[in-house]
Amino acid sequence: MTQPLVTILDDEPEIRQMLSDALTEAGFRTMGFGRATEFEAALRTTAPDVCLVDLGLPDRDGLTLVHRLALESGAAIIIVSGRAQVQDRVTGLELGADDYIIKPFELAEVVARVRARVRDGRTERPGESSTATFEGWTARFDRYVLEDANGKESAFSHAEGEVLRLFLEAPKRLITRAQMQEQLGGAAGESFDRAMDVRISRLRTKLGEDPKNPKLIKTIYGAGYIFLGDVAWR
Amino acid sequence: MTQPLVTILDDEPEIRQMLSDALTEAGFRTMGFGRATEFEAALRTTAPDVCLVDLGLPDRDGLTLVHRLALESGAAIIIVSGRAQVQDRVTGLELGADDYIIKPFELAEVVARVRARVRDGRTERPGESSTATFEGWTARFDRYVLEDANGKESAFSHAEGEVLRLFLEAPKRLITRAQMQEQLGGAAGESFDRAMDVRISRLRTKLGEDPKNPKLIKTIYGAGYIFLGDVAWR
DNA sequence: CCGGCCTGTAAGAATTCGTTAGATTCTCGA
DNA sequence: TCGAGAATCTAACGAATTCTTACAGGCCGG
Repeated sequence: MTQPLVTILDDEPEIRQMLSDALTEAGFRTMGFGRATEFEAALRTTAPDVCLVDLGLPDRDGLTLVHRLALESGAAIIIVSGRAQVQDRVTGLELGADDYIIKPFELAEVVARVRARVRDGRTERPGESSTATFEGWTARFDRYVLEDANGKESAFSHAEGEVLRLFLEAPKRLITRAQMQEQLGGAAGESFDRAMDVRISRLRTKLGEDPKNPKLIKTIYGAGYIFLGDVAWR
Repeated sequence: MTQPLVTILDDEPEIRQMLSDALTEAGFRTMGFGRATEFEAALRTTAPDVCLVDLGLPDRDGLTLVHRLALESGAAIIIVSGRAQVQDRVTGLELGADDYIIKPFELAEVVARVRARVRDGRTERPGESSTATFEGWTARFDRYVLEDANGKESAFSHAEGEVLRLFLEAPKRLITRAQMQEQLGGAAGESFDRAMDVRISRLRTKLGEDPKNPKLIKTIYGAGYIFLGDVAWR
C-alpha cells in the first residue's frame, strides 16, 4: 500500500526505461518486462495497480493477454500500441482494457492517464499489505523497518528495501541478475552489476548472514540469487 | 444499476444527437445539454454515471466545470475536445477527467470508452475538509493549529501547513520532490529544493521527530518523502 | 520606525549509495 | 588435485543528496 505499482510490458528496452523513469518521477513503483511469459510469472506473486501493455509483443497475442488480465487481475489495464485504427481501439477496450494509448506517445500524457486510473480506486485490493515475515524476521516495507526475532528494530534504506522486496516476492526461486537489473530500474550501464553486489552484501550484513555460509540469500554462481526461507505476507 | 446514465454536454445539436443515438443503441440512458448552465441545473436532481463534456463551450470555461465535476460528483468524466495538444490532454486529466477523446471521433470508440468507465464503477471523491488527526496529533487547517496528544496546541505557519496538508492527503504514498514543487507552486528554480528541505526540517521538529530516526516523515533518498501514520479527515 | 514572525538562501555536516579495486570463491579442464 | 580465468564479495572512497543551523530580507501590527 505504499506506492501504486505499475507494470510495463514492452519488448523495447528503451521504451521501458523511458516509461519507468517518468513514472518513478511521478511517484509510482514500476516493474518492467520484455516478454509476456516473464510478466505472467511475476503476476503470480505480485498484484500491480496498473498494467501498461504493448500489443506488439513477439511471443504472445497481446489481446488474449489483455483479456485474461481483465478477467483475473484487479489491475487497471492500459494498452499501448502502434495500431491506430479505431477498430483496434474498440476491440481493445471491449476486451477489458481501461484505456488505449497510441504510439508514439508523449510521456506526460501516459503519466496523466496512469494517474487517472489509480485515482478511481478501481485498483483497491483489500488484502494487500506491505509486511512480510520470514525465519523470525519481519520486514515492514511501509516503515522501512526490519525487526529481528527479539523484536529489535533496525532501519533499512530504500535501495536495500528494493532488493529485499524482490527476494520476498519470489522466494525459493532463481532471480537472475538481468531480472534484478530490470526490476530495480537499473540503467543499462555495465557497472550496475557491481552495484547490485554491494546492495546484496549490505543486505546480508543487515540480516546477520554468515558470509561464508549464507542461509537466506544464496548466490548461484554464474546465474543469480535465490532467497531461501519461508515467507508470509501480511 | 439498471441502465447507466450518460450526460452529453456539447453545443452542437447534431453531435448530441449522434452520441445519444449510439449510446442508446449500446444500452445506455442519455441526457443532452447544450449549455453548461442547463447541465448544472440538471445535476442538482440527477446523478449521472458518465459525463461527456465538450471543452469548447460558449458560456463557460470547460476545464473549470470539469474540475468542479470531478470534486463534487461521483461520475466518471470524459472530455471531448477538438484541442489535440498533449498539454491540453494532460491538464484535462490532471483536473480530474477520466478520459480524453479528440474530435473528430469515431462513435464506436466513444461507446467503447464509455463502457470502460462504467465497468470500473465510480469514484467517491472526498470533499474539502479542514481537520485531520493522525497518531495522536490533530491538525486544524482552518486555524493553523496543531494539537498534540495531550491537547497542547502549537501554531504552524502557512508554508508548513502546505507541506503537512500534502502529506496528510496522500499518507503512506511516496511524494516526489517534483510533485511537491508542483503542488507548492515552486518556481522551477534549482534552489527551491533547499527551501523544501528546510520546510520539512521545520515541520519535523514541530512534530517532535527524532532526526536520526523519523517515524512520521520518512525520506527516500533520491526520490522524495513518505508520510507514515494513519490519517483521518473530519 | 521598531520588533517579531515568516520564509528563503547559504554553508557545512551527515547520510546514502554507486564505484573502484584488491581479495576471495567458483568452475572447468588438464 | 591443481591452476587459470571468470564471477562474486567487501572494504574504502567519493559524488550526490539531504539535514540542520545561522542569517538576512520581507511583511505586518503597534
